[in-house]
Amino acid sequence: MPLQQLRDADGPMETQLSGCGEWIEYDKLQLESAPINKYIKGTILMKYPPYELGTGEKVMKIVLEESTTQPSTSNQASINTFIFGKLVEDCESILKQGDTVVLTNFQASKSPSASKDGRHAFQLELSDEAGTTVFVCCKTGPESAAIIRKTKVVMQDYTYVPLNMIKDGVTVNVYGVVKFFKQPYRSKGTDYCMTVTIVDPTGAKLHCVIFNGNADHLPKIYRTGDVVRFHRVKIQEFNSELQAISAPGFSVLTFDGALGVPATPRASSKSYHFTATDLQMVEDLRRWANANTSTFKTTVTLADVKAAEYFDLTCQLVAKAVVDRSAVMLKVWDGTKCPHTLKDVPVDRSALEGDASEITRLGPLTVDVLTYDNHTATAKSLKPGTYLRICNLHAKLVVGSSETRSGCPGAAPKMEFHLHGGTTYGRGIMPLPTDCEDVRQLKRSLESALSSDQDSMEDLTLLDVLNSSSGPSASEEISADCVERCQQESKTVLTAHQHISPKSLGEVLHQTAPRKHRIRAKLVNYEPRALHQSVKLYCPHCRSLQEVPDDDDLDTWLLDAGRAGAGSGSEPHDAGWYETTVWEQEDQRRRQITVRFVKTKRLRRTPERSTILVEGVSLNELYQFSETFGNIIPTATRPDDLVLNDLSIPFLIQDGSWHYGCRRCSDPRPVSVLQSLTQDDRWESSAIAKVLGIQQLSYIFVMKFTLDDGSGSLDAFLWDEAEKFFGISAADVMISEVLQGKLTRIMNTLCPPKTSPEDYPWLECCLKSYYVGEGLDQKTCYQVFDSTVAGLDAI
DNA sequence: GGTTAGGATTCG
Repeated sequence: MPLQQLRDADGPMETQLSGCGEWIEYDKLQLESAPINKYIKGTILMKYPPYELGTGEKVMKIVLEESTTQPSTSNQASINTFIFGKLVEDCESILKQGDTVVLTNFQASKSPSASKDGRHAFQLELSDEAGTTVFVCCKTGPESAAIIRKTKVVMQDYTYVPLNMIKDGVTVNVYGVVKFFKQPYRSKGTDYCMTVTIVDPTGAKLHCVIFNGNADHLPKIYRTGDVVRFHRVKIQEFNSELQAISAPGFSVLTFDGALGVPATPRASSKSYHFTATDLQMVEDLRRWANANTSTFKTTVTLADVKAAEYFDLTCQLVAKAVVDRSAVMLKVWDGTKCPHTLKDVPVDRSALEGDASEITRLGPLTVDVLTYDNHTATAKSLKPGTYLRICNLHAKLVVGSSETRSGCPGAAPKMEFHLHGGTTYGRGIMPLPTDCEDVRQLKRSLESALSSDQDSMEDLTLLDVLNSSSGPSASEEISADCVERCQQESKTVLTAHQHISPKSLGEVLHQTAPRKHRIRAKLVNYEPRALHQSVKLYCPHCRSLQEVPDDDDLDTWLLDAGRAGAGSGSEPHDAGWYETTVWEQEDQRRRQITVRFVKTKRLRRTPERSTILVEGVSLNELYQFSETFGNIIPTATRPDDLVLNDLSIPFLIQDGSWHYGCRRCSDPRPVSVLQSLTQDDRWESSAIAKVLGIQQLSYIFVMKFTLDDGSGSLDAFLWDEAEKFFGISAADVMISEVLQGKLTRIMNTLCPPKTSPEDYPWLECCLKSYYVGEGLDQKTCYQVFDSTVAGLDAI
């Protein structure tokens, strides 16, 4: 019997099919002239009306799908099947869409339509002559009904209207390619909203407005060119154009628009139907869209961004910092080097949230993006490491910023990246999932940037240079030849090595390191331009460098520390070695301030010789105390102990100087260990640090000088000998306005503002060259040494 | 089942 019905009740299907040969999967099919003595399974995806061949023989086409439970992502998953002759009559009446059938003794032939319909390369032919048997599996349980119903809904109810056939007032299903979209944003009503414009090969365009209370149910569109399938959008007229609005029951599938990547749907709901027909539709739209690339935006990387351009950047977040109420800075990279001179957003490193070593390592490849207004909330919520698409980023070329005006006139304009407020042109920040195609591509770019030799990292950062283990060492004997006249005219002079003959920077650049050179050049630029940023905290133990915390941060940290202590539950009390005073501070944030006066052996307790332990104070109060008391140690109360605060807060303010500890190298001990010092008359900061287990940080200058003598240009660092160079201590400049003024005057002398570079003064100085890094990553760096500013006293 | 929005550059 050519058509048989199998029932669950008759035992397992495999048993009933014994003698039919082995089961064969669609992708294992081979062309054979004889009927294939194996059985094949499938669900009837489509059933077409029978028709007659010219011979009078009846033919009926059905489409089988290998599986009904998984969304089909392979075009091999559905196969055209033709039933010939007498078998057609039986099959027409019994087979229904959604039925599962088993076929034996069928023939496989090449499918002439495979390239068009995307189905299996073969088609199946069933006939009495071939000895085909068609088994229909009639499951009796609810599962069968569900399969049939589901399949029917998919196949019968979902028709898709071409965009040029859209009519006012109807609810329709449509497919299209995303031409424009705005990321989801909260509407003024109850829902999230998204606007999407789609196009299709008919040339028509449809503006769609999609609402949903759950942002996750909106289309997951990552870029223009994505393919979308909308179910149930209502067409209506607005501004004499038709537009689509999400209607009740709206659902959406989104697909990457690239050719050749898996058509994996990004769904708006947990359950969705996706069939071979859908796959076909997606592939057709992809092909069409990719053949008309002019309609879509091309990808722009940092390497090819043009001035004044608005572009979409796919990147990874390295760090972020809140700049002010309306702006958040995102430090991002995409693995390519931006060729423009970049404007760094001046943000204290302590305000930067992100892995410090990553920030340093990737520094030369990162750009600072300023995000404003409505985007700051998104920006604040992002975690470093997140992959992002920043849409409609403005590459703004700034010619005359205040910085360049006061610095080097005629200096190269700098590029800034702004994400302006608003959502026009689809402006926004979009976190991308790690499994999407764009992120895969981005990761490849990031990896290749990291693995390629560090030549792409053209500019090693200060930390790299200063932390390099191969410190400078020089080894060259040079003949004596003093050019007195040069020295006299120079704004900086040598403190030694006057016998070395000067070299041009061109020569210096061609020599291997390490070496010592005497050079004469102009200071054409220096960094940081904000001079207070040139003072850093340096750990002589681990050689790490960090920014000096700024006042706003310190204030916040202090008050946070105070609040944390207030919750400890223990009441302040006197101890053998200190007396405690507590009072309430009645400002906006009602606080309890605790001051513990340390008793010393000698009772000459003038305030300037006293040590106090303070808790719950604001930065302002700390400043006020520091004007009166010699030693101030900010503390925090723990249930069992009095302890130091987190080391982002100074552990000691002595005679107005703020002393910080290294977080990495310190092992803070309870404050009670200070009792061991109460015998001493004078508490030295080093002694205090030692008993408290603190590795003190030193204040140092770190500056980068760009030197040019016409024959060449190089960057040289000034740091460990900077105090000698300026005749000013870095720690002192922190607390003396007079010295800050002097430093500014010195720099204005060496690199005068509002002056053309031709008129800059000459500087005479010693440079050491040295290598940083290893192997292919090795890079030559330069450092200023044994040099000082001429006529320091007069400046 | 009813609103929202309805693409259209830039203060920084």
